[in-house]
Amino acid sequence: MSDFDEMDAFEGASLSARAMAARPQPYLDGLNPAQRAAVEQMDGPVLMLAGAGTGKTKALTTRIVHLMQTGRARPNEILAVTFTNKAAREMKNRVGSMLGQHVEGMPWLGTFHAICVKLLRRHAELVGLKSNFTILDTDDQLRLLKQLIRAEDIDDKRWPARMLSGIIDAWKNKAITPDKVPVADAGAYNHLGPKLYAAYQARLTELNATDFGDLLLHMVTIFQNHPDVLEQYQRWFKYILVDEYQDTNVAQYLWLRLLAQGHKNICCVGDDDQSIYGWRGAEVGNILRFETDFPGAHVVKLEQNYRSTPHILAAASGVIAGNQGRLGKTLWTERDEGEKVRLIGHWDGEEEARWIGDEVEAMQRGTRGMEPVSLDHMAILVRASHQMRAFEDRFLTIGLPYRVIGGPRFYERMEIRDAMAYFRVVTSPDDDLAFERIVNTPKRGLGDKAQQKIQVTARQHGVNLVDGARILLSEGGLTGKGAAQLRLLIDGIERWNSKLRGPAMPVDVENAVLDDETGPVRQEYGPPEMSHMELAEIILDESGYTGMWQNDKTPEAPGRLENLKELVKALEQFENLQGFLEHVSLIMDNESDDGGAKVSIMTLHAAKGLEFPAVFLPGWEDGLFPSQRSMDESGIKGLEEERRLAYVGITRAEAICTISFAANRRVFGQWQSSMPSRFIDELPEDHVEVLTPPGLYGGGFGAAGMASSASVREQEMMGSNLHNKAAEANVYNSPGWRRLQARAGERGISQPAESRNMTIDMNAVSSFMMGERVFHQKFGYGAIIGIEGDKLEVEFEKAGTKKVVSRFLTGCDDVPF
DNA sequence: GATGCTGGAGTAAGA
DNA sequence: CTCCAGCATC
Repeated sequence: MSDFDEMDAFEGASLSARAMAARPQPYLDGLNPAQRAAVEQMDGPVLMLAGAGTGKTKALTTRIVHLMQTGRARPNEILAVTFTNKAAREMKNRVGSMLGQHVEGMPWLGTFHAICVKLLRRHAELVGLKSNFTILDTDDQLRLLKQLIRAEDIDDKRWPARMLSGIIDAWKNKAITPDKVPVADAGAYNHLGPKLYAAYQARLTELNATDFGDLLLHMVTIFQNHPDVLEQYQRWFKYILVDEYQDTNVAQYLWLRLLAQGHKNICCVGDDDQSIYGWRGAEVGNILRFETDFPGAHVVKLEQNYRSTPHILAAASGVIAGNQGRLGKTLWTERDEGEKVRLIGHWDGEEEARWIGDEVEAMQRGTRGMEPVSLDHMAILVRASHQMRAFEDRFLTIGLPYRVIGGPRFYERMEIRDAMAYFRVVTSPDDDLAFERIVNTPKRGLGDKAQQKIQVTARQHGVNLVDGARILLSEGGLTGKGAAQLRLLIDGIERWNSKLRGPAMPVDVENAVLDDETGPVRQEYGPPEMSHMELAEIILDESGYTGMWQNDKTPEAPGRLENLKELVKALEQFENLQGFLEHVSLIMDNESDDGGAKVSIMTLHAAKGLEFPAVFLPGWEDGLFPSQRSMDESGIKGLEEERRLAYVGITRAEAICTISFAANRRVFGQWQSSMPSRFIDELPEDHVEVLTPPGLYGGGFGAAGMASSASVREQEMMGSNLHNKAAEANVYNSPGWRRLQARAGERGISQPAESRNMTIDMNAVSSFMMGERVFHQKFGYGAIIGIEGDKLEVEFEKAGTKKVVSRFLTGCDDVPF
């Protein structure tokens, strides 16, 4: 970047901008040359190809700061999009701390969805919505689809609603509106896909609602059909930045391209090697095509890695080299060599879990002269979530603290969605789906029949369900307990709704409040009588919802009440209920940690963007990883995405990366043996150390000959017969492997596992007595009330009565916790 | 209207 | 094997 360019920019710039530009730029000092280039190349399209661990967030945030400090753009003229709220939050924080002062926030830094909501609220009428539209979650979406499917009289066994929702989502990801469904897709969902899609969209409009896909789709439609609107934003957004560009789908791409055609200052950051979301519509093609899409683009490659050791990088590079059509990067590092990637094979999945558990504990203590590693710094990354169970079981048994990342999100939990449905009904009584959700929760004696009556009445009068219910009651169409309960609910909704606002005030144009963006706003109501938190509590209490869980005796109930409390607490950060509903997903990442150090368990997908000193990658077996389904459905493309997943996994590790596989695994209750993953063959031998599995003497899995036939296999092994070809692949000719095979013969394939800790198990069984006080890692303290072999029935103080395998229990006198 | 049983399905996950 | 959803029963 030359000084001339900056001078040019000054010519037309305001005094204040020039004053800003005169500031020193210490924030540039910490950048390496590539990062610096990516920051200083401000004009025109820029593709920042940022390999794993190369400091892309640093470059991205510095670029934002630089744009502001040089006076190129004010904070509100910069559009910066991310995929996750977490990424958006981090970027916001880093920009803030880099500036070291209060910047008036960046209103256009956020996720695609958050930004689109903001835009769509302003222009909703252009797609037939009102600006207070609601956003349906997946659950609502499915219920709505089911209603439509039922109307078509379709066998929803053969044609599940999930399938239809998947099809519609895919269309929306490609920015296909109902009138533009391609002929090739006409047969989708028993030839009714297109019709139902249209019906679904129509119904959404009636409900004044959108789903997540609509947020983008509607904005693309608006931009395409209303050039004046588009132009306004093209002018406004002087600079555009996009994080994780390789994850964008067609709709997002179109949206960005339309906006970028104004100033053409778009900077996309991404890594084609980390594109792992093809199955939800991401198009790697977007990043591969960047230079064609945006002529004159500058491409900057960030290749210096600050995270991992050379061995780890080499292993990752070796694997990813198997993919075709990459943009191509070579990661390098100044770090010391460190340990080779460790590879170990196990007899079965349980042994794998046991070994990893031991290894985690060893590392925690500090082993082989190495510094102890905190549990917080270790992670187990699996391909499929069901793999987690083996680890949870094992860690529970040995009392190793762990956390599972990426379980059901807080706001997806039943009680949270129920509570929010109450808030939705109160804030917008038109929200029929929310009403359906809560009308009989808690139980009010309003079953299918009663609910149908409400539906019919509402439809006859052309009103929403709340009003429909009111009319039904006044007509006496409902009797008995149900009627009384419904009355209470309806009155409640009306009462709560009235408390949203303060008393009505005479409209007084003189006293109009001025809003910078939208002009004078008439203030029609005084301040509310109570805070929205109080109101929320009142709604939950008076509706009987809190009471429902207080009376619930299942072990989950206390937790749910706890969650509700958290929900109300979270309201504090918002001005009102409506604001909260809009942003609820933004603050609700599930994090309730008791603070102790824990080893993390998560899927490879959830691990993207994270890093850990020590990483375990279990389950590297063909069929599991790479996933058979992925290969069956998407062929070579699927396999390449799996390979990128392997790359993502390895590059999460800073110092120690341990890959493992098991010869046998229980799949849906059946024992199944499988081959080590083909990706193992692709690991460069020089950077791998093969460990000896416990119970096997000798050299283990002879790494010799690894990384040989990978590409040959790739072409011929897409089918499911791959396991027949065991002999050709190196690893399996090793003495260690043959020994494993021999052992398989001895024990009979029907029931592997068992044996090893048998003595311990026997002790455990015999050591428990009726009435004994015991402790369980998950359920807490309790007393034994039944014994059946090694399965014990325990009455837990908090968790109720449960059957538990004896080895998950400890006697309280023996082991202090 | 709640409870219990049967049968079918079973990648990954964001807003 | 395990978790749902949908259905039949009390």
